[in-house]
Amino acid sequence: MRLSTKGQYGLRAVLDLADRFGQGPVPLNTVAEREEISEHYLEQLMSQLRKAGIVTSMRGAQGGYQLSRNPEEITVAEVIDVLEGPMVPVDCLASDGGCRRSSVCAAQSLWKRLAEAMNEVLGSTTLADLVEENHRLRSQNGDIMYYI
Amino acid sequence: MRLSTKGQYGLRAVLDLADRFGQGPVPLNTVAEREEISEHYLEQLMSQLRKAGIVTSMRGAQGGYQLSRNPEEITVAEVIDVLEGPMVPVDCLASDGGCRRSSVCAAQSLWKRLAEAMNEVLGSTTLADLVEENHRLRSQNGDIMYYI
DNA sequence: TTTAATCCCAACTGTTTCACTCGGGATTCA
DNA sequence: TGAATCCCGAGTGAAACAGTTGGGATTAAA
Repeated sequence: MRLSTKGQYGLRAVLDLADRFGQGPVPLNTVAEREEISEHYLEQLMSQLRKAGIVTSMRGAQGGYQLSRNPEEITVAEVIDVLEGPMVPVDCLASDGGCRRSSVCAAQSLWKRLAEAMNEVLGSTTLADLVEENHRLRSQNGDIMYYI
Repeated sequence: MRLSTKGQYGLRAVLDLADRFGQGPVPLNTVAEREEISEHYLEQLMSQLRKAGIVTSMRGAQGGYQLSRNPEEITVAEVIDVLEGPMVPVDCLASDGGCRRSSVCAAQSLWKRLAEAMNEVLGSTTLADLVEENHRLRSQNGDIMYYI
């Protein structure tokens, strides 16, 4: 039950944009470098995020990507939903049809509770929250980043 | 971010055993039929559960599987852990090493909170809880099961 | 007006995981 | 002895994963 790299990379990328929100578009290659993600692969993820209205893009020189809204207005749940699909542990919760045993399936009620717990965390955390957390962590480390 | 069928089938199977706890071993094929799971595939899952000490097996005629402990003493978290590995959304939480950015990674602290929320649900639910829920659901439906 | 920087798009690819199936062998009860 | 059961390892087709490749379109700056 792991997130794929899509969700992980995608979140890191929008966090990178959130950290620079209001400073104009950020080209993809600088995000890719800072976050150590394959540029072409990240491009595919950003394309999905753009179609979902989370980021906007500008082509040409001096172009790049930026968040389409304030970081306070974008939840992690939104981002993950775009890249990973609905955050539910089993398919029968995602599709409306569900399975035919659902009325008598104790397992399903458990999965439902699990989904609620997950969405509580992801839906209540915004990009701004994480940027703030990031600054807190950085200042604790005296702004020294040991990794390259 | 879905559970594989291993976790889903495995939970259904042990729930089936929990429902018949104390009535002697249940042969694999009856569990497989009731739960509509490929017998040979389920065999592999039961083998893992046996090695993990969740079920015990008896060979030969009149043999089968049964829970090794009371249903009240087995949590869903245990079962899922055996079949799906640690319930954490990203690898860097599962391996002790972690990633080298962890000291300054806001995403990681989010994933940690998510893992805690998930384990809170799964770790506090026992097989007995779900069996009880099952009986409740069945009585609501007047014990009529429309599915085949 | 060219050129470099950038985004946009579709197709291809090697690896891994999934969800099984197949074909046996070992035990135990009747 | 024979049927019922568990035990085990190997094989398999399909899908997803995590990219790579190779172009094209748009825009700002020289």
